[in-house]
Amino acid sequence: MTDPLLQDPSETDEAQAATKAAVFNAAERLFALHGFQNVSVRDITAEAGVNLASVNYHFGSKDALLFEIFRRRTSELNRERARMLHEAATRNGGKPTVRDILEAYFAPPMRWAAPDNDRRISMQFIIRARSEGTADMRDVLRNDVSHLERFAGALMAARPDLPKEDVYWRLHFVLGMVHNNRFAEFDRLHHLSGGITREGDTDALLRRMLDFAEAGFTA
Amino acid sequence: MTDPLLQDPSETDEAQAATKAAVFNAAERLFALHGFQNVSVRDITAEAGVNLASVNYHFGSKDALLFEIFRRRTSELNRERARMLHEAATRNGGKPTVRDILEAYFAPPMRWAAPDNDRRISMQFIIRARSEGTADMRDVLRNDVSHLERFAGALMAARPDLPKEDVYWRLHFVLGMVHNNRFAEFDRLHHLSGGITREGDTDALLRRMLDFAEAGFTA
DNA sequence: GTCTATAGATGGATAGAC
DNA sequence: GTCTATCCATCTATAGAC
Repeated sequence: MTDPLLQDPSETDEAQAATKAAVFNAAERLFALHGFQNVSVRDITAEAGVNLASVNYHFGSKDALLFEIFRRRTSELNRERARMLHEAATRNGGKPTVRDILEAYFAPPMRWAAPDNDRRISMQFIIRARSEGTADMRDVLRNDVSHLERFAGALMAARPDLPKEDVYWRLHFVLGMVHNNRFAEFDRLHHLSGGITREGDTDALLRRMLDFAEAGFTA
Repeated sequence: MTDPLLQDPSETDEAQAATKAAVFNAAERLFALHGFQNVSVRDITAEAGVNLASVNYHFGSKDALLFEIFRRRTSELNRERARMLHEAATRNGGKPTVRDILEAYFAPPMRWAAPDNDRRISMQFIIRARSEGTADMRDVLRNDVSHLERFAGALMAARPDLPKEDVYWRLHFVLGMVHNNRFAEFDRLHHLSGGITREGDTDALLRRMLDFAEAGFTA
């Protein structure tokens, strides 16, 4: 019975998958909290309670582990956005309004980042990937614009009177609004405003963002 | 004559200052191009053509050198903004319009980042400091909001009808627009738009940004 | 003051036992 | 497959010669 070959193979598989998942989650958490360069493979394996070699065995290298977390989380997030855009299109006979399109882009990351959401860590990881990411990640961010193409196309359909160049630039400004929703920036704003800005009220913030961006698009 | 004590002291001082400046400029350039963590003290001293110990001799440590570059460049940039805001106030009898206030905030970094401007490297350094900065820099960014207070106050004076909370949030959105003007984001937009967005036309981009932000403030 | 040589510490990756 | 022990590269910082 101690011969591994006689054991139920699913037990081994499960144990293996559990180790891999433990590494994945510990890495995501530590990277999100402390930054990519400030977390070592030793930190990750210690947090996950596995041995030092696990990262290389299951993922190949530290960078490959980072990249796998990045790919999974960004595709999950963009899938949510695509679904919301699709739903808005269905509601409006295939032609959603500018506000509905913007909401499909804004709402998922804000939902993830809400104080009580267990996706909050994943959101922080994605935010870090934008600025601290490896060359691999930056290449993906630069070249993989397929999810943005749907939004750009929808905006052009909603505002056929606008030159395409204008739509792209306004989309760029809107992306800046989203990317600036980092914890450090909220802290800074809180400090500047003497504490009257409450970023924890996700619904109110979403409404403010939509008001501002919609006005910019309407001009 | 070979006794250093008999030389003109200004010669020694000048040579010292030249070495320090060479280290400063080489460091700023390399950090801006390749990121803070990807540049070693060896890279800097090799680029500057000085010996390895110079960084520690003149600045104390690698982090202290980084911090000194950061402080000098951010204070120069914010001084330009403050001057533009002051000039706008003078032109309008102490009460500049929303658009003038926004222009005073937008124009200096865009001028620095223009393709033919020799401040372009400094601008890229500042942009990196926002995301890759050490704990020291992030503390400064978080707590030193004095230059933003002038802008927030001017906006409230220009729009006394708006609740202060609204002004702070809209200022936050505007800051996001500015922070998103990174080279990587321009590349991404260029790729998305099939090349019709020309970020090199600084004047046109500034006008677009002002149109969008002013509309968001007017709503 | 400048420079070389090196200390001292850290981290990614891997060989080899079990 | 798991884990320990270790290799090897890299980096900052500094001591000490000149």
